[in-house]
Amino acid sequence: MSSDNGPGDGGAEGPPPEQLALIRESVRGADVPRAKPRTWRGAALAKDRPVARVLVDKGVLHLDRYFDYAVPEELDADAQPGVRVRVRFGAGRHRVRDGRREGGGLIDGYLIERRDESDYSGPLAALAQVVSPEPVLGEELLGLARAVADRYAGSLADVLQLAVPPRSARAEKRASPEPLPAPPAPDAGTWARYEHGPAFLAALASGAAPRAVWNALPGPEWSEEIARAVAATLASGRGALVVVPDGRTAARVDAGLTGLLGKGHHALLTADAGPEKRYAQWLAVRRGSVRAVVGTRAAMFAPVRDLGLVAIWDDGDDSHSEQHAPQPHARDVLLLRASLDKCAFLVGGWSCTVEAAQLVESGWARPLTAGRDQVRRTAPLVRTVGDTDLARDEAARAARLPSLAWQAVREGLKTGPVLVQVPRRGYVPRLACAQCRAPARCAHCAGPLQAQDAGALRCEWCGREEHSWHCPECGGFRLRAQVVGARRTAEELGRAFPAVPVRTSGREHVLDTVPDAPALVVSTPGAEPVAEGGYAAALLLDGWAMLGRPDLRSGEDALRRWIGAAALVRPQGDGGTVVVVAEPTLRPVQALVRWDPVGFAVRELAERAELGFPPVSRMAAVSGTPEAVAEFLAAVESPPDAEVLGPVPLPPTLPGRPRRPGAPPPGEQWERALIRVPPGSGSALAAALKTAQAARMARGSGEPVRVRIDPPDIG
DNA sequence: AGCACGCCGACT
DNA sequence: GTCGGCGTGCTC
Repeated sequence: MSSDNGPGDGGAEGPPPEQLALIRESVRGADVPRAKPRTWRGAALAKDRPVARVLVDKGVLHLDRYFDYAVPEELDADAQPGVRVRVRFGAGRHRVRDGRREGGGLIDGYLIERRDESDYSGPLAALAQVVSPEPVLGEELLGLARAVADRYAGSLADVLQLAVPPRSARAEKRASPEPLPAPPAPDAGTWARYEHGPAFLAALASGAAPRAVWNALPGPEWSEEIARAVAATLASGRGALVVVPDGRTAARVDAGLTGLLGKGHHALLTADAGPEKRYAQWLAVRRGSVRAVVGTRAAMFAPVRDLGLVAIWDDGDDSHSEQHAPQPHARDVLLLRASLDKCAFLVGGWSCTVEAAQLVESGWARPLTAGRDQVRRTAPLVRTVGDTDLARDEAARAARLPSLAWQAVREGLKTGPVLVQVPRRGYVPRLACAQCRAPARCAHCAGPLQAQDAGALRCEWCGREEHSWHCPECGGFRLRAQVVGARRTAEELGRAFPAVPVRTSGREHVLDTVPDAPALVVSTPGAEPVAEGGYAAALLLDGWAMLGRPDLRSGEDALRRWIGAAALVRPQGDGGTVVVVAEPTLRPVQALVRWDPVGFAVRELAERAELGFPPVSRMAAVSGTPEAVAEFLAAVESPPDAEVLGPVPLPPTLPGRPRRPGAPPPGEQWERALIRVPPGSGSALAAALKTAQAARMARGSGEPVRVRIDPPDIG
């Protein structure tokens, strides 16, 4: 991206077009002279630059290739770079009618560029239609889409489908408002609580491009702090983009911005708005009449003008991972934007992901953290209840809840609402050491172990059987499956306090806020309502369920969810208390007690580096029928340092159940292989996978293979 | 993916 | 000669 005259700009390869035509004719035999391009003769063409380079929007077939079309004179004015066009495409029934060549069906595309001549030797078809003169695909967005496609071994057309919303003629007709003048730079506000907070804001306001990993203090101030960062960027005359996990969170940042700057400076891009409104907002951004954007993951591509800052909140939330091909992650897309546009970058959250820690460790970003005294002032008191406590506690066994937890709830309800976090249904219980609860992992590749029907253990990654498992942490040799059933506990809890209202927040009904009055608020992770004066206490139940998941991220995820709930609780000084039912010796539990998510992420990063896990290594998942996967693996020219794990059978998709990306269609038996490469070989691997996939597609050889880079959910 | 092209054997 | 089988390769 730093090269002066980037690769692949087409100029350097092969002989000029006239020569190509000659070569082709001599091969075919001079006695069959090729007709002159009929469209060039038959219809009047644009006088200036009569060739349009078009990206045909047809999935994955013609990976990242452009096709040239002739520009008829009547489309000359509208056929500008970036507009949507319709063209005939396909080898279908070519006819010549009225001197025009027709064939194939009409399909959509984007006009990439106007040129003097084509390097294609055959006759060019004419553009059929300019759908609208609105230039939706600018140079920067195209560059970003191409970088994302390369990074994820996907096609440009797939990425553009994510990046450019469908057209609405009515939205295009509406005039976008005049842009407001840049606001004045805000004061530091609560950023003053962070060591380099005011300096970070000042750098944004001065037009610089600082990059930071921000560990936010608990409490509600974060949304206003993001708003200040945006305002500082606007003050420098540049635009800003903020990506958050869900609509609720977007609404909070929106409120923060409105409070600081009023309306008109920013747009809210979320799925809740209908397609037409959404496109209108997107256009207002693209046209430059709105300089700042807050939105959910689709907003990661928002065409903000003169981008000065990209920011992402809570990057560990899995809704930052796009569900459609090629499944880019918002954090990675924003990282690409920061490098391509040389703008500032901010990743923030109450917790800290391993990926964010890596940005600091590698020196790419600076930490933006508060001192320990600030943390102590804002965080609640965290207490733990482990197995040994439970065993000693008779009352606990009867009621399934330890007395420390009862006590915290009872005390809390005297002064305000109490939050009870229960795990979501539907997680798969997996195997862990019966003694210390460390997840059972393969001795060879450290993948998760699963019990087979016969009772033997098998690795889900490399397929090896494990016959002599013992726990590397404590030496134990007995396994246990993780347990379920916290919702019942919450119900019992509700019955135990009959005078207090019980409110629930979960997937179906997500509460936004609860009033500052005694109430039991039962919620699944991520759906916790904000309590207006902060919760008096929180109870985090069934830590085992969270820690027992076989995911690489189970520890990180559990900590993130606990901290996400605990950050809504009043500071320790105001009596705020959190009780977590989990073994106090476990690392995520200790990190919660000490309120040290960054230290946890840094240690986790070191461990993953040692085990060869992402994000230190890059992984790709290849899934399909056994034959298809085997064929594909044989065809990929992976970098020499690549290591193939598996393939192993994937669990079948049950009929009627939603199908996750990379999972087999119902009724089919698929396998999955993992390919991992050390740092530095990631782009080579992506390129090799893309080439192999393209070759496979072109051959049209039978069954599909799904390729996924950095899948977020590997064992 | 479609869809034409082309090279081969069996037919009016 | 000419019809039509399907294997191969292209789509501006």
